[in-house]
Amino acid sequence: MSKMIDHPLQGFFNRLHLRSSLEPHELDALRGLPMKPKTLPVHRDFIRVSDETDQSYLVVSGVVGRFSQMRDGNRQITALHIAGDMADLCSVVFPKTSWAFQALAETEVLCIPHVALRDAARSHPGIANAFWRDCVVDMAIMSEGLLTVGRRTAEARVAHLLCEMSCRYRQAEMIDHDRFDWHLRQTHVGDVLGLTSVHVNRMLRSLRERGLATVSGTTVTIHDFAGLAKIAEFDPDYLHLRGRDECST
Amino acid sequence: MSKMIDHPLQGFFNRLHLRSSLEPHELDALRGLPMKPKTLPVHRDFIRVSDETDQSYLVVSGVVGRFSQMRDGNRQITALHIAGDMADLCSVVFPKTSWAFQALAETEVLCIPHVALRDAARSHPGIANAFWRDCVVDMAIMSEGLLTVGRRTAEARVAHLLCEMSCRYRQAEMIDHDRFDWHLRQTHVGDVLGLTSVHVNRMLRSLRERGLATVSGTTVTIHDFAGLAKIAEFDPDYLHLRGRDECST
DNA sequence: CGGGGAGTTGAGTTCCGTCAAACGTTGTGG
DNA sequence: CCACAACGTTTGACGGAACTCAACTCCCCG
Repeated sequence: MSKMIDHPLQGFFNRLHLRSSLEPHELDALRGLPMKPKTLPVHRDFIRVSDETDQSYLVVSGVVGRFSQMRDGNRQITALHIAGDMADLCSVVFPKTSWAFQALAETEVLCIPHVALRDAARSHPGIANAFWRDCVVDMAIMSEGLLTVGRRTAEARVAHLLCEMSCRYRQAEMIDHDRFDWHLRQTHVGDVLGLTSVHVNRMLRSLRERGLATVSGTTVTIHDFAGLAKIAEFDPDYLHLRGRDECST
Repeated sequence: MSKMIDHPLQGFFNRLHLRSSLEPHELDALRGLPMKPKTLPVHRDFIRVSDETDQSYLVVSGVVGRFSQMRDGNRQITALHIAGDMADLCSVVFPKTSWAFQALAETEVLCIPHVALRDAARSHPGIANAFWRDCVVDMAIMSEGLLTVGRRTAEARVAHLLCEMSCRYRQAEMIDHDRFDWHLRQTHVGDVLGLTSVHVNRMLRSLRERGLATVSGTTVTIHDFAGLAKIAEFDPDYLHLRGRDECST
């Protein structure tokens, strides 16, 4: 169920390439980027709000979440990054982040200095474009998240998240038939969806009882993608994973 | 209460320049961009979901909203663009939009072809950078919106929106002491904040009765910015309007 | 003067949050 | 190998914030 080992960067390349066309020499430039492997501490911010960062983090395995937080400790997760995603790519242009990051499970990343990324973008317009596009996809996902939290019912929110993650894991080739690894606690799911973990639990039970999906421990099984997509009003277009990477378990 | 007439682009330049440093020749390149004035139809999508666009829209006056929609007609506004903002700048890199746009009031824009923007970005790395940054600020605003909708109470949501818009209008120099033009119906406010217009109304009353702010017809008056900011837990950092553009009416 | 659209207000309902307890499961140490 | 502590999940009872529905007012414009 875990793949993506060929070249640790391969997933990221695939994703960029899927959405932008890069010249061979641009791909080479990307491959030449300096990067340092690192294992992130679980459930501890490795970037805090208002930190000045000088590197971005390419996720190799695991999950990274982007957090905003209220004073009372209530949190909102505004992005989930899985293998092949570049966490905090935006900080290349805005080193002073306005959000925090933490790993939600055992995760390994490659640290890439901003200087290198900036240089690559500066000398290869195609790369600048690809990076920019990557950010825009991030935006599209967040925008859909806003619709979810603002206008979907609790059950539809959970269903939507399962659909989205299933598509993203599929694109990363980390899905096995109808199941994939799931690293999120129910609290995290609540933090993504603007719900409490208690209510997430109830909604998961409801989805299970309707025979749509089962989330147990560390794996998700999608029994009926179409059914999930229906109650979630899920349409994968916003993920920009067009082409053969269909989304229809 | 309406300013920003010197050069219609001036507001946009200011904003870009505030956040990125542009060389004189890059500023010239921006000034040389071809642009066509246009008055947008009110309350009708001028970009629909899945449209292929070939231009972006620099707002000169009025307000433009970015919409997502559910099948039952429930809508979520995921961005508000005021004078000096470039609406749909992201579509430069992703012409097939996954959101709709409409003017929420009488608004005038300048249409700028994507080709021109793309050329400018390609030949001037500084411009590419500035555009990318602009998108990232958009993201930061949306991310804060996600926190708002996911974790703030209804009253705090309304207060937060008032704080944010007050800061943005201040930066655009379209605020007069403590009041600014307000083009949004209560339904729109609800669509931004994930509330119903009825409840928005109640919260506005509450803010009025507490002596914090008054929204009447087409103007907002902020009586007590600090008080609003307090209940909203508003911190303007995410708007990236640092420097002398303080936010403390 | 009259009609339409937005804003305002109240009454009743619902969805989701809160609180609290019980139930697994994992890991640690005796 | 068992005990138990720690943590996450599961479930129930209850309360409250926000939604729904519906009536009414206000204001603008013809």
